[in-house]
Amino acid sequence: MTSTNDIKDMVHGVIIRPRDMACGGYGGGDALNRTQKLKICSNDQPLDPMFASAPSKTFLEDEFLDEYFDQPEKKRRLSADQVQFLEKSFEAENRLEPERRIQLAKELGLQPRQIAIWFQNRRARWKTRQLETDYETLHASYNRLKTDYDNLLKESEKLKAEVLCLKNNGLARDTETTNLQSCEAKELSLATPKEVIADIISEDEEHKMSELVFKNEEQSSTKSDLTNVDSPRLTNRVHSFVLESSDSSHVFEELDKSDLSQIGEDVSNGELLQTDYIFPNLDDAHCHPPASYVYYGFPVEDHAFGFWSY
DNA sequence: TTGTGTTTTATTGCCTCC
DNA sequence: GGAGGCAATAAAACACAA
Repeated sequence: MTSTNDIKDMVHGVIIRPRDMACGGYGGGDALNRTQKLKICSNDQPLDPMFASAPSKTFLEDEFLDEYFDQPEKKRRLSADQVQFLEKSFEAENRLEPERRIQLAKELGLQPRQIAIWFQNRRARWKTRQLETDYETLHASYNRLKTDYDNLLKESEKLKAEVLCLKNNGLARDTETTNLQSCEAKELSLATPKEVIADIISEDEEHKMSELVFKNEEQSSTKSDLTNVDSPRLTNRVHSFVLESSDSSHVFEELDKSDLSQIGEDVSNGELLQTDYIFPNLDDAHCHPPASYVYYGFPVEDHAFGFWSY
């Protein structure tokens, strides 16, 4: 490949810096093949016939070299008219056929090579702008999608919160209802506290039931209330617990044995609810008795059965 | 006026196509 | 192998603020 320096060497050994060369005077390699044949001339040749008829010269013509060194040409921009004409032509067709190139060159008083270069650069500019336009379009589209996504996300979170809230409320109601149903079922099936306990125990052995709700009317209520299964007031007054314990004996360490014996006696007499062991109305959501409550219970095989009182 | 950033013109080297 | 396209780049021309 012939380089710029090769050209310099070829031109009487005179160093010609690219910046000094008119019409982009540096070239080599392919450029030699092209530029060597390229007719060097002034770019600023509008539709002025004087310029249009300017003589063509090559780099290798001594006559031209003399003229070049005497009056080095500056790279000049095309005139506004030329650019406008080329722009229109480009809009019509951004590719150049050889015939069209020659035709344009004649009409504008430029070299065909210059026309080709102008189209080439113009295509490059168009490509760059197209990329920028595409980017802007995609970016705008992305922003719209992101906004939609964010809004949907917020709505989703809001709906989740609502669902959770409704779930909690529903769970509380369900628990209450379940407890009521369970309790009512027990009341229906049990004639005495003793039977209730026996029934609970038998169920627990299978299902490790951790909680059982008794209900009772007020402290003054008697087993007439207990047998009154239609009494809704019973539900919220008395709770009892069946507590799981691997070491059920541990549970009894904290019990007042006299009370326990009393409870046992009451239970055995079927008079549990007539005692002072009134069960607290525990909050449905927490099911933990206040600290002042005392647990009473007794073991049944692997389970501890007991209840809280104060 | 001058320094600096942008645009335009042109070259270079590589590639594809015929 | 020549013609032409393209990406990268050089360099001149131009725009503009300080």
